[in-house]
Parts: sequence; structure tokens; C-alpha cells
Amino acid sequence: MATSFPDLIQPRLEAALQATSIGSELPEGFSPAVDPAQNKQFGDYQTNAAMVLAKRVKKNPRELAAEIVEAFDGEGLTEKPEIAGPGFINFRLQTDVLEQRVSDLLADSERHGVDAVADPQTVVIDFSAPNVAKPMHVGHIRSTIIGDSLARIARFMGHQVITDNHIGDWGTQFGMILHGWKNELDQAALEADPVPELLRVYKTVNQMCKDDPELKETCKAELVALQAGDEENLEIWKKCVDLSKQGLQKIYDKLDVEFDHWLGESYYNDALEPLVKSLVEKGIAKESEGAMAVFFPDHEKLADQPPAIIQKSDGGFLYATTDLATIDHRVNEFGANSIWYVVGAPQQLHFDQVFEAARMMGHDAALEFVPFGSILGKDRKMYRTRSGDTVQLDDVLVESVSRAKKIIEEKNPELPEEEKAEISTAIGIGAVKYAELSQYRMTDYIFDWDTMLALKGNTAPYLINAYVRTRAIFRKMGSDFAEAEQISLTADAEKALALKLAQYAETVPNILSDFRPNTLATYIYELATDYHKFWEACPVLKSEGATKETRLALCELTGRVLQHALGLLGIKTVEKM
RNA sequence: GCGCUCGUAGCUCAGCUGGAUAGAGCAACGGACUUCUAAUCCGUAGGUCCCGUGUUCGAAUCACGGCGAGCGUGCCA
Repeated sequence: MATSFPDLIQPRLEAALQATSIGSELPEGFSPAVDPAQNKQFGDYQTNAAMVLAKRVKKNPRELAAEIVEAFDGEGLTEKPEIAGPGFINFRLQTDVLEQRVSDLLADSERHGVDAVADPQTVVIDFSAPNVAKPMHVGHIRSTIIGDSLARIARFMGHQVITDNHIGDWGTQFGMILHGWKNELDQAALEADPVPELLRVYKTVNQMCKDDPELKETCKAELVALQAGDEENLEIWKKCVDLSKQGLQKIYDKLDVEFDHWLGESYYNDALEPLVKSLVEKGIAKESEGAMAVFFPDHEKLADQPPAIIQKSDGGFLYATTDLATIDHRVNEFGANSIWYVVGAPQQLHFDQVFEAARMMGHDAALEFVPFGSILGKDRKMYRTRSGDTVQLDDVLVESVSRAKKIIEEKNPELPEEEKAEISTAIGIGAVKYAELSQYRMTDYIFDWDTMLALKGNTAPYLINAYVRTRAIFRKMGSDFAEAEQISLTADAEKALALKLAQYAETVPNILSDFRPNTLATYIYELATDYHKFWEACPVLKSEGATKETRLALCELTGRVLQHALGLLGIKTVEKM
């Protein structure tokens, strides 16, 4: 397994540091950072170690850099390093090292140079989590797509990943749904397409409740009956949940998203009362204004915030209670070392409180809140339809695929219908996902069809097109890539592409450090760009000998990495477009 | 009031642990197709990184204080 270039340079740099005049006074545990050069003119990699150290030992950074360069052994790895600017040390890889790396990558069609983590964790990822009896709207896009991508990446990195769809299948909305089911339901519509009918019923009752306080009480009574175990209501509830799950599954199928578990809120019903009891016994929770609450007097931030309420004065439980019971289950039954919550940023306080309460209960699993910003319309307000409704996720997907189809009809009308359908699905769904994942998750996202489905720039169609072009070469050639006996990098575009391919190994392991799939998106875009440049500058099939073998190898590797990296984002590639 | 997040080109956004002249795309303008898919590439233009102070050899990045926007703030999730 090949090691990334920074990991190869770093130990040699450390050895060089030891050999300098300050070798004996290096700070404990100091490890010099080796980063890709920002600008090609500076070489391939750089370190600022001389400047960092010069500060601590009060030496001139450039003089120290000179010592380091003198002591640095680049044998079989880099050219002699150069000093630049205030004391940067720039490294340039030897061409034959890069050539060897291309060969190594050709042999590594599973991992593409990326090492798995040394300490695999059992990670539960909590994402999507829609409410039952309400279709998913655009607000669920981010959680679903980001969560799925993180799951794919974590699995590839060697973690034991468990995905859990914590659906909202138990809550106050069921009061209205029960009443609606009994009084407003259109049986024929339900049989034809259950989910929209459930939504219609819910909306109708919700609207009626707004100006009818009496009805509101009726609904509440239905809810209480349900919670008390009323048989009729339980049966209706169960039916609603089943129908909704079927509807949700259709969307997940379109998105190619899978869950290992669907443990919704109702799954934890029986655990809530004992949990509260135990928290009270341990002195973690106490009675306050008629409710049971957890206070955080010793916590710097939470001390000034309201407490977390885990049982209402009427005896009912809240989502903080359920979330704590869920942590118990995930730790005790799934053996989770780590739980990631991909949930909107407004819930920051809630998770701060739940995590702190879990810590007080004795849990030491790493609990990570992975927040994201809102989806806005062009007017910078919550994205809604013209009539003011929330936009349904399925409508977005349908629209995106149909727009992609239209473009294919224009560009490539001679393709068979079946292929057109497959391509427009891949591009349409891919465009929605990529628009989401290419942006830093905390940035409020402005939903715009034209940006999302644009053919140029940092978009899914551009990236998929780069992949298609790698395949076009082999299709034209009439056979798949066989093997390359001799790799010989000469053109600048070849070297730049080879280096970028090698840097996949540096990019992927970093994504999870701050849960930023967008750093992978940036990499894919740069790779596609480097490939397109190579494509313009370096004819493949017309070249000969080692040059042809090398270029075919670069096409093959680019295709593999593009496909794999897009796969980590949950985006499919196609062979033609 | 308190807390969280954000503020970078006309527009949409990158820029993670401080590093060299702040980068892309879109839109604008100018070029390149008897060619392996032009769904591409090359070039031009575009900036008080919200403001101020501080730490540092070095700040879009860190600290503090402002300004502006969004969200959350005891019994919805």
C-alpha cells in the first residue's frame, strides 16, 4: 500500500531537523506540517517548519531553512528543496517517483491509494429522520444527502457504520391525524396514493384546528387515547406509519440511500419512564415548575440557558427524553463509540443539552452534532412554492430529472430511450446531491435550478462528463485498459494530473475531521479540471509507445477515481451522456 | 437580555487546524472545433475579505469590542 507523499516527506524532514543546530532543542512532539504547494511555481509540496521553529528558538527563519535544506535527504523522493519567501521550504517530487506512484495506483483498484484508519470505530449515523404522515420536503434534502455521504465515506475509511433513520413516528401530530383519519379520510384516494392523502388529511385538520379550539381538544383526546393504548387508535397509527414508510422508501430508492435501522421515536416509548426515574434517582434531573428538568449549573454555556425538560407537567415526555433513551440503546445494543447527528443548525442548544446530560449519565461515546444551514429561495427566505407551501423533495427530484432529460434530448437525440432515461436520472439526481455537497454545510443554501443543472462550472454534469470522456477513449480504442509496462511523464498536464490522482490519498482521510464532504467535492472538481486540461493538451490515441501507455493509464486512473469519489458522495456515473 | 451561526468579486460560493501576489464558477468581453464527446479549453476584466483594536516575523483565518443578517431561547420536534 502506497503512503501519501506528505507522509513520506515528513519523516525525512524530521530527520533533517534533528541534524540542524537546533536539533537538540526541538519542542516536544513537534511535527512539521507538509502541505500541497498553493501555486505550481513553488513545486509540489511545502513546509513552513522553518518559520514556526525560528519563532520559538529566536533564529532567522531563512538561515534555519538553509540548514534544514542542507540536511534534508531527498534521495529517491524529491529534488533538492528550495527556500522561498520568508522561509518556506518547497519540495518537488522526482519524476520517476510520480511515475512509480502511477504504477502503484494502477495496481490498487480497490482503495486508490487511500489507507483505512488505524483505529476503526463503531459509528451510528443519525440522519434524514422525516416525520411520518408528512412527505419529505426540501428541508430533508440536506440531512439525507449529507448523512448518506458521511456514511459512505466512514465505511470506506474502515469504520463500522450503522445508519439509523430516527423517524418521527410518535408525537402530537398524531392527534390530528387520528381525528382526520376517522372523519376526513377519502378511502379511494388513500388506496390510490396513500401519502398525499395522509398529508391532505393532516393539513385539513391542522387548518380547522386553527380557528376551532374545541376541535383542538378533540384531537388532543385522540392523542391521549393513543398513548394510553386505545386499540382502534393504535391500529390506525400503525397503518399510518406503514403507509408512510412505503412512501419514504420510494424516495430513498430514487436517492439510492439505505438505512440499517428505522428505529423511530415510538421504539423508545417504554424506555422513557424508567429513564426519567433513573435520572431523578441519580440526582441528574429534578422537579421544576411541575416538570422534570435537567439543569447544567456547572456548564460554562448551558448554565445561563433554560434547562432541558425531560417530562412535562402533564406527565408526557419530550424529544430530549427520547434522544437520551436512543443514546442508551445505541451505546448498549449497537456498541457505538461514536454517534453523529446530521440535523439542522437551529437544534444546537438541544444537542448541547442532550450531549451534556448523556455525559452526566456516564456515557463516554463521542457525540457529534453535524449541523447544517437552511435552504432559501432566491429571495433569501425559506424556500417555498408560489402558494406558500413547503417544497416537496420528490417534486424537486422529478423536476431535476426532467430538466436533465430535456438537455440530453438536445445534445444527444440519437441515444436509445432507455439510455436517455438512465442518464437523465443519474444527472438529475446527481445534480441535486452535488449542489448540496459541494457547499460548506453551514452556509445557507440558495436553491436555484439554473446553478444546479448548469452544464459548466462546478456541477454534477461537468464532473460526470469528465468521467464519460475517460470512457470515450477506451470505447473508441475498442478495448478496456489492459496494463502499462512503462510509465513516462513528460508533459506538464500529465504530471499535474498524476499528482492530483495521488492526492486522493490525502484528501479522503481529512473529510471526516470536520465532516466536510465539500472538501471532497473540491477535489473532484480539480481532478476533473486537470483531466479536461490534459485532454486538450495531450492526444491519447494518436500518441505512441510509452507516451500512449502513460496517457491511457492516466485516463484509466482518472476514470476510476472520479467514479469512486463521486460514489462517496452518492452520485452515479454513466458511460455516455 | 443570553446563546448559536453567518458576513469574501455584480451574483452563487471555496479558502479545515494562522503562511507567499485572497481563489473558482456564473454573468460580461475576446479567442480555439475537417480532433479521443466544444456538456470542453485558453485569455481579459472584476476585491477597503463588514468595521476597529490586539496577538504574531506573518491575520480572510486566532482573541476582544462594535455593526448587520438569520436562527434558538422552560413543558412542539
